[in-house]
Amino acid sequence: MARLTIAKLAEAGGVGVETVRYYQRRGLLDTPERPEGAGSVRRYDEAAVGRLRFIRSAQAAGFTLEQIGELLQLDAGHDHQRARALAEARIAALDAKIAELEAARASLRRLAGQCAASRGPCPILEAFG
Amino acid sequence: MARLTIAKLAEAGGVGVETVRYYQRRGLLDTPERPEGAGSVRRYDEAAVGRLRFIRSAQAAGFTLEQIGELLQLDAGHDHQRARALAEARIAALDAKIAELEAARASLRRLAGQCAASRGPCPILEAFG
DNA sequence: ATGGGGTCCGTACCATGGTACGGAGTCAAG
DNA sequence: CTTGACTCCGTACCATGGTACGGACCCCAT
Repeated sequence: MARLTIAKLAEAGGVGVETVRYYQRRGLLDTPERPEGAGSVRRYDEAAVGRLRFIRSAQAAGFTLEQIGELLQLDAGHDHQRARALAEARIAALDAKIAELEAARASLRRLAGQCAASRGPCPILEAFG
Repeated sequence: MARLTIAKLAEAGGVGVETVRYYQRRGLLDTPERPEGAGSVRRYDEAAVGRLRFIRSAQAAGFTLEQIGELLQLDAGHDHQRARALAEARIAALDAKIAELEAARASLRRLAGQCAASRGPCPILEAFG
């Protein structure tokens, strides 16, 4: 069990040290006790790396930090139902967002084509009226 | 040429009054002169509605307000090339974002399926380790 | 044992896109 | 001509997800 410093933990998770501290403040990562004996430096183990990576993955899936906080709570409670509901809700949101971006993309693609062909006023600029 | 008050303009554009003022502060919409004679209220015409809708459309296409500011500048300068370059760049960014969201979606969909089937630890929560 | 880098912690600041508030002035209907 | 709604303007505040800073402390190698 590696006894990582915060800098190593951050590196393993692909984030900055300040980000780790921020996640701690947000309650997403716990802050380990300082080792026994007067004053020392906090150490992190592989489980912390796991939680950090979990946060990054969930973030990539579009969960907000607040929602990720809930997912981390569920992890303790083994609440399948709720986790699944959150996943389904996220999928629906993702579908909506994807559709929106595809519509915007199609629109822009069409306009860019017209722009190349036209020699009057720019259709891109006209279209968004 | 309708002589709209700011509230009517905002309504026509589907935004709040404060948002219109915010766009004015950002330089995206100009602030008309107050009518002649001492003290009055500013009035807006259809062109303002058009610009407001332009902003909303461009925003839906994922442009930031700053980029929209540039697009509005181009509108004056008739700079096709630049407008087209901005559109192409945005399409590329949209493609990247869409791919990312689709990957996240596929991953979540798979996990949600496993979650429904499993009775051990929740795969959704496990997977993001 | 000393110097340079890392840690700790609080607090402040950043970008983005708004939203809210307060007080003074203005407009329009009754 | 009053009253209630709306406008104007500056300034402050909000959420989100960080990033930066400064002083004190700690730890390890030389």
